[in-house]
Amino acid sequence: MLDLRRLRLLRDLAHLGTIAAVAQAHTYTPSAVSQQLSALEREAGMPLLQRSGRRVTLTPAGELLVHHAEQVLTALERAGAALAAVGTGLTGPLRIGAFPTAVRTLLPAALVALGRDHPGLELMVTELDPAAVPGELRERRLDVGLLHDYDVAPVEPDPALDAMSILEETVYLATPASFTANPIGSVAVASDLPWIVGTPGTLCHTVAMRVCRAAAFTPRVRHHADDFTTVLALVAAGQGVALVPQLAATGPPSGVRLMPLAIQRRTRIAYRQGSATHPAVAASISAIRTSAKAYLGAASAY
Amino acid sequence: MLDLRRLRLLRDLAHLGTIAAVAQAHTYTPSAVSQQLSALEREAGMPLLQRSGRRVTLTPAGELLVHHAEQVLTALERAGAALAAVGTGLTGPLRIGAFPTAVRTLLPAALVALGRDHPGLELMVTELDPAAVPGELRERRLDVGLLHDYDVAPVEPDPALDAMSILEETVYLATPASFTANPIGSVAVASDLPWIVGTPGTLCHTVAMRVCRAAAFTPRVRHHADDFTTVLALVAAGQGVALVPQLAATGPPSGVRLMPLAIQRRTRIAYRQGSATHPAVAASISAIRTSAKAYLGAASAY
DNA sequence: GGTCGAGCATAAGCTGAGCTTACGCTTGAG
DNA sequence: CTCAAGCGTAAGCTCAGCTTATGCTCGACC
Repeated sequence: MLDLRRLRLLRDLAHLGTIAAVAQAHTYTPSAVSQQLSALEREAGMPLLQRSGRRVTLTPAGELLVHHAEQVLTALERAGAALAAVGTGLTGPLRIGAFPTAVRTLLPAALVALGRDHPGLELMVTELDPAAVPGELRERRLDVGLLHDYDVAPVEPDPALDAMSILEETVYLATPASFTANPIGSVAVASDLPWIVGTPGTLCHTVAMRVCRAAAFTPRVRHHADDFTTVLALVAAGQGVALVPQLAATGPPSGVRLMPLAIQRRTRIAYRQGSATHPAVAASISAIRTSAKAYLGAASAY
Repeated sequence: MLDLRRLRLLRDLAHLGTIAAVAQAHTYTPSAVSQQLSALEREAGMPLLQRSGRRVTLTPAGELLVHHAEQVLTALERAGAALAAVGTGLTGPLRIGAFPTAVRTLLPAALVALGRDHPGLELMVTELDPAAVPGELRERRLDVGLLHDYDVAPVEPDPALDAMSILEETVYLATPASFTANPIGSVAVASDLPWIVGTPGTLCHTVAMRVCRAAAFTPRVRHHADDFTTVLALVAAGQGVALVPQLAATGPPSGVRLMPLAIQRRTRIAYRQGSATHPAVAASISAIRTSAKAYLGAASAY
């Protein structure tokens, strides 16, 4: 019988790429992970890993087993959710992860509602980049987390997670109030201005670069900033222009002008596959969706 | 994370009824099982068992978890089957369980075909009562097993197993050749004769009693015998009458007359849920179905 | 009603699986 | 070329999983 902990390690190796990263995620040593995966190979009766330089990669059999491991872990998550539903499912920790703008705008009302309706829940919020949400959910350090992507830069769904749409936002070009241009709904109007974009490697950075390139220019990047409050302050100070999603653009500082673009940012709430029926997960989804609906108006939240 | 071995123990407790029986099935002591199930309760965070006299029964939460445990174990079985399919799936042990008549009539040709087509398989046949097949499959002591029931005494499917029909047989009333009666196709013609039925508790015994009672008489049981070769020999010796399925009635000894009844026996080949795609399981199903078809003619095997 | 064995739970003891530490090899980034 | 990243193997340590020991309750049977 294939061991669950070993299946999890193999699954995580597929996501994280190295035994050392898996070890870190589990607070184990690399040696422990190496030995457990070797034991899994013996259980399976075939090689699941192959040496590739100083790393390991999965054999086709290993990749197949990862897929099946997800099914097993999903079934197990369902078992846990079902138990919680018949027990005292609305008590104990509920760990929510969200990006900074959402923590500031959506979560306060949701937390108030959850605390009022389910006083037994121990609510914990972690502010983190959406890129980190899948790993934290997978390692069970979060129960739900907010993800987003853009229609111009879609992010592939993670097989270990399910997600539910909570928000679709218009992306704006934020310009200093002193900037006057023909409002044509394209970033091309700012092609010769300095830009404020996200840290390289973040989705916000990728999107800004991709949108400008689609408008046939390379942006002159003056500043990098990830928090939109900061971004808008820099815009107001005349430091440049930036792409700003609607949630962050609500109630902008004076000195900023917003021009809507034909670009959408889509926010989802994600949770481990199989955990949708967990009462606490269901309650947090409901509360956050309600909060998003109220925050932006009914038209934006499906 | 719920532990798989503990989930199996809980699942088996649901089937076997006592901790002692589960311990025996796993070659553990009752104390080990008791302690592991207590640990599972702590993992689950709620009672799964309740004391009931000197036994334990499952709480509603325990029963729910058993259901989910089956799903998890099925997913795991699928993982194993998928691995076998990409590896050398047609080598190693293939353990087949069947009732005596099937071992004598169906299995020889199937074994010959399997041995010829897949010489790497290590074929092992165990003769056992169909009532024992589910437990043996569940505990992984068999890979496939033959089950049967009768249309007048259907057996409920086991949630841990899948099955495939291989045979439908007519049941005959076997009488001594010296017995002359109006062939009306009912056991009522033998209501005042002595009967040879199966051991009490077996399905054959249940069926004989039920069929006679439906014909408004209680059979005068003279002999109990489970093997149909023995039953037919007793009938030939004038010791009484018996119900005999087609498979066993093929080529009866001289001195026996067979009258077809409107009763069917249905034989299936069973395997653990999720293991249908295991190459060895699939090969054995195919070989045994082919053998059954050949043995009784195409009309009897669907 | 009494007896005795079935069935279970708890505590203590033993063993080996799962992890860490130590070490050494290969690779690849700079 | 150097050095750190990454991994695998061996030895050592710890504790989870099992057995043994014990005792309690129940229920079958006389």
